Amino acid sequence: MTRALLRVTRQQQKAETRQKLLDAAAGELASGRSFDTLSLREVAKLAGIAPTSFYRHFRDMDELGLTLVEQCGESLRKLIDAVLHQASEGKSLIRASVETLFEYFARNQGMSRMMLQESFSRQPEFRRAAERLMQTMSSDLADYLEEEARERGVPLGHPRIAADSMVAILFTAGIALLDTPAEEREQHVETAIIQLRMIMRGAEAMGQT
Amino acid sequence: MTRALLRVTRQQQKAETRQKLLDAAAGELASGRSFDTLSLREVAKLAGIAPTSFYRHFRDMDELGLTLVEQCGESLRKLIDAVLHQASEGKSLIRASVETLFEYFARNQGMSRMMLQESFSRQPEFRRAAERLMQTMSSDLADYLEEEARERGVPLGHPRIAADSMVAILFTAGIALLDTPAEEREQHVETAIIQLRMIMRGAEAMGQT
DNA sequence: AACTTCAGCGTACAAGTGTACGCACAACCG
DNA sequence: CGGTTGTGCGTACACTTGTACGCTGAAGTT
Repeated sequence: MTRALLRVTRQQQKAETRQKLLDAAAGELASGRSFDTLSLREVAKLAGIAPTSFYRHFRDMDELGLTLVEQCGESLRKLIDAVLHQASEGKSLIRASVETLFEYFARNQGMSRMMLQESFSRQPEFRRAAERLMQTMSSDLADYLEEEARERGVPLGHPRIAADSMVAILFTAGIALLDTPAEEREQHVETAIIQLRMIMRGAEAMGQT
Repeated sequence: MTRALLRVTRQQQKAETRQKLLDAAAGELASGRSFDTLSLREVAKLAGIAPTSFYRHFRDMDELGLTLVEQCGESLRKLIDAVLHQASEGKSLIRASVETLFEYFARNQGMSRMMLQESFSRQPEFRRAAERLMQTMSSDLADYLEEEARERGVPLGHPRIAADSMVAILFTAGIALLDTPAEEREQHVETAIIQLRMIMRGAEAMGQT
């Protein structure tokens, strides 16, 4: 057994090169490559290791991809959780969500691209992971909306469906954002906010009748 | 010069094998493959021609892909146009649009998958084509909504943004639909309809204030 | 009937792919 | 300290990939 307090150099080293592989892949994705044009050898080379060493970390590229998706999903879940349950500090919830999310997308282009584009394609495993994220987000959002609506005394019609729409809009706009020059992004943010508000108003209207 | 009335066997033949190539690719896409895992050789083999004969029809796979996207875009544009400007015959416009569009997606899985998934990824050319389609659809829809709202005397807030949302929802739901067992599709259709109605109500509400 | 055009084929090759296998050598443990 | 463990490497192999080149034979033209 190793003493936890000292440098656990062995696994630490391993974790490091593992991360190098993930970073290498994410880097390529960030610059617009699609995941399935990435080869094992290429990623290994970018990470600075021999092709065959790749197997010490992942069974194949798909496992690496899945890790990327899950890693991104995890971060996003936490992010949304924070936005929803922390005080929105003056800003409207919608504005805070959009700005936070979009900033994350922009900052983690590699993983985001992976998450966003692969969520609409490829083999089941990838999609499942992405779908799970969207559902979690949607569900959390719906819970929040319902509660908040109850507090305000404004009943919502189909809150879960409204949340689904919102998540869909957020993701669609998120993708578009990645291919937008930085100076036009502000515009996209404002548009997305209007879109979400519109859905909100619609849900309220449907709660009335 | 050839007389138009007789069999123009030469170009006709060519057009036929060209279509075989497109069909072969579309077939693979329909069964869930992603476009950039398709190789020229593979498609050629599926089409029943020699790899090198591929070049008689397309410069490379990307050109074939682009053709596929454009072909699909064309059909979709016409489809939407028909739905919008033809009498909706008793059905609500929203219901008619969703049902028509989703039926098309289901019937042309190959091209649709291509269109939908590649619209969120890959190199510029593909995205441009997909984007153009979405914009056209959105713009047409917005025109229609505005006119219809004027007739009803119910002003819409941000009609173009509303239309964007609707198209985004339609596409997102469309993709999800392709990976849904047939018996659950009805449910998706109904959900999508509610989503669109909700946006509509929201736009109306925003037109009031 | 003689000539031109060109879709499709086969061969060939260089480059890139995933991965099996075995070695080296540092980290680790007793 | 000696023995074990396991990350990383190099070599090797069997494929697959895109594509250059030149031929064939039928379709089309004159």
